[in-house]
Amino acid sequence: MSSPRRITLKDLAAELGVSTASISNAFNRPDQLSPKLRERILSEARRLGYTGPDAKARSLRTGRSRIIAVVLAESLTYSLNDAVSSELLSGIAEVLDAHGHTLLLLSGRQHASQAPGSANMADGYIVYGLMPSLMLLSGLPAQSPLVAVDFNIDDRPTVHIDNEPASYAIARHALRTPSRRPAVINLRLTRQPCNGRITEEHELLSAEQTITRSRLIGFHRAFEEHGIDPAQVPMWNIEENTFEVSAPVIEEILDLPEDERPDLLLCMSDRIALTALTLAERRGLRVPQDLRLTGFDGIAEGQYRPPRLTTVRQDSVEKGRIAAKMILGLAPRERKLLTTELLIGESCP
Amino acid sequence: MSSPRRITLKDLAAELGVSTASISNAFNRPDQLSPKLRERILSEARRLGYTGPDAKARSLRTGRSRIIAVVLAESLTYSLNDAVSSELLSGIAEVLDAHGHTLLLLSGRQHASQAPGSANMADGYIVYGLMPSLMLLSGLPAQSPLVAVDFNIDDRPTVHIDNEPASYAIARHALRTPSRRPAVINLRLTRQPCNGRITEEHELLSAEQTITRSRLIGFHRAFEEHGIDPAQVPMWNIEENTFEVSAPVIEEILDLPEDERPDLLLCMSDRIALTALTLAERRGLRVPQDLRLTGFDGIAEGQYRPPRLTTVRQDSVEKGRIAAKMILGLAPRERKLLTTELLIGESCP
DNA sequence: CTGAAAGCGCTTACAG
DNA sequence: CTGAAAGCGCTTACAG
Repeated sequence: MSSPRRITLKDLAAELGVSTASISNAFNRPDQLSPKLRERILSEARRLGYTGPDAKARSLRTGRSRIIAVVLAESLTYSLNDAVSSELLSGIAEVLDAHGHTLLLLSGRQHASQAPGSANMADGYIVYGLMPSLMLLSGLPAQSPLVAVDFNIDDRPTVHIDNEPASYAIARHALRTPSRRPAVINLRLTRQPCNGRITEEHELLSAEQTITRSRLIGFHRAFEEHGIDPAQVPMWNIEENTFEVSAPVIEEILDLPEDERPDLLLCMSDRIALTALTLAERRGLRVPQDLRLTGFDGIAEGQYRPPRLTTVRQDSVEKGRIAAKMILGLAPRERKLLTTELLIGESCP
Repeated sequence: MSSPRRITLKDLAAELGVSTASISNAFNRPDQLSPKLRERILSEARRLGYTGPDAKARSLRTGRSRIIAVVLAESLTYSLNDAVSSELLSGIAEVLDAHGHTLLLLSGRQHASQAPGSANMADGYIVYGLMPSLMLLSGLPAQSPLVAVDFNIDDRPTVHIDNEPASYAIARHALRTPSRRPAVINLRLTRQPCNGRITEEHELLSAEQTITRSRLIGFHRAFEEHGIDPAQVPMWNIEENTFEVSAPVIEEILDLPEDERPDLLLCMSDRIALTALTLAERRGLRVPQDLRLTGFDGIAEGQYRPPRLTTVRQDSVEKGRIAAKMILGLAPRERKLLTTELLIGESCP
């Protein structure tokens, strides 16, 4: 209550009449001093309210902070509420936790404009999501380990899933039941923001820049195999993977006259597919009789209630675990590709 | 590529023939040097690959890290995937972001056993959830600001919602339609873990220790008003607010013979109510005709598809925002009470 | 507007 | 097993 300032390791050493090295060793290297001395130090420390070496000083001295930063392309708000990215984060957190590290969340968006922040305190960086600005990356200490998840960045280590084959597989499954008017709902596929129908005007991002493009390529391969010209398949784009942002686009699709309205919607995410499901049901459309739907991700919410989504299940938790292990040097720093699983629900039997 | 080590502020000063103070000022206090010199420093820094002052050194020197830690009672994995706590986190993140701070996630569980970690690096602590061990709290620097959310800790500032009146209100609404066999599904209410029916053997936590108890008190008040003896209302308890953990308990309830099976379930969370909804529908029970359900929280998932949950909506995002503002000194450090809203859905009209 | 110097609190070879 | 001493990279009064 009345302590004028926090007690330091040096104060404690003076108080006990031992060297600062012994205090430090008592907390960090028990084998470097006698158990008796260590016990005395620890109990005196408790008594005097010294809770251990200051992390700020230690990190400066040792050069390591035991903090790993996750740089999120989306806002923190979005990332924390989205099922897929929060699973990624929990996989990361699980591994960091188990190895005495903690997780610092950085938003890619805020980052660029930021005054010098705490970003360069981290021992390593996991960068998640599409197209982080180069500014952002150049702001990070060049020599720190960095792992990219779901996109490529130079020749850095990455963790990916098999987007193209997985999308091919789900589209092939869907097209086994003939579809007269298939359509695709993309996610962040266009260079310029577009929350609506994609036209020839729109420039699409490359497969290097976004996983969505790889997924579209898989869909197209399946279309061609079934004698459908991909260029004739209408496409829409969604700017953010939320109910709120995707709902108006989906309403636009469902508003089409019945002979133009798609009977099969291949969606780039479960969130989009679930939004389509909700809105279709509200209008009295039956899924799958009137409209078949596929998703991507395999989030729990899509599997709780019938009709369960036909989707591609990816293990985002494992993706996070692997990225964290790479950063900590517990897994080889390479380009890792995870496989996915086709999940067949009632939304597209 | 071949730089032997990272360039420091001192190196840069030597290179440019200016003092270290000017370099520091160029990055931190533009008004302390001429624009011309500042420009020269910044451009040389870029050229030599100096990305700005090292955060570890700065935080030691200034005593501030611009990091705020959130200490979560649950595991990080749970907290990141639960709708309510991730909303809280996003409210916190939003405010921190806007004020140049970053978010460090600490798990209360891991924390106690931890070797000296990076925990005491933070400038402040937001502690969320029930009954953190005292060990945990004593490990935090005593003089740092601390805000507790959803429980009380000594006379520290807190952010709460009006649990008792809100629960009273929803129970009163539910009991307007007569119920022959009401029941309550609690969450972490017992001192000893109990995932199943609560009997007289079980000791309940106090309202100081868990918000669940406050909610139960509200339910009981409504029961009494409707001439129902609270002691006659069967109660179950759930240990973790997830589908997996609550499902077996709910199956146990639904397995009861028809003349014992509750016709009204007052649940302590939407997650529990949604699990009950899913499992009831799987058995062909109709909600609300055969079984009425109420939740608590007002998460989005409960409102997407019919029957929407009758529930109490709490603004977890706002709770997070306020806690963050208190920590940053942008809001008075007091005991803040947020109000909630009764949401009437089809699960209990 | 600029520079010289102290010191934030610790850890770690190193010598004894 | 213990202690004296250097120094991690910065910021900030302070003097000029």
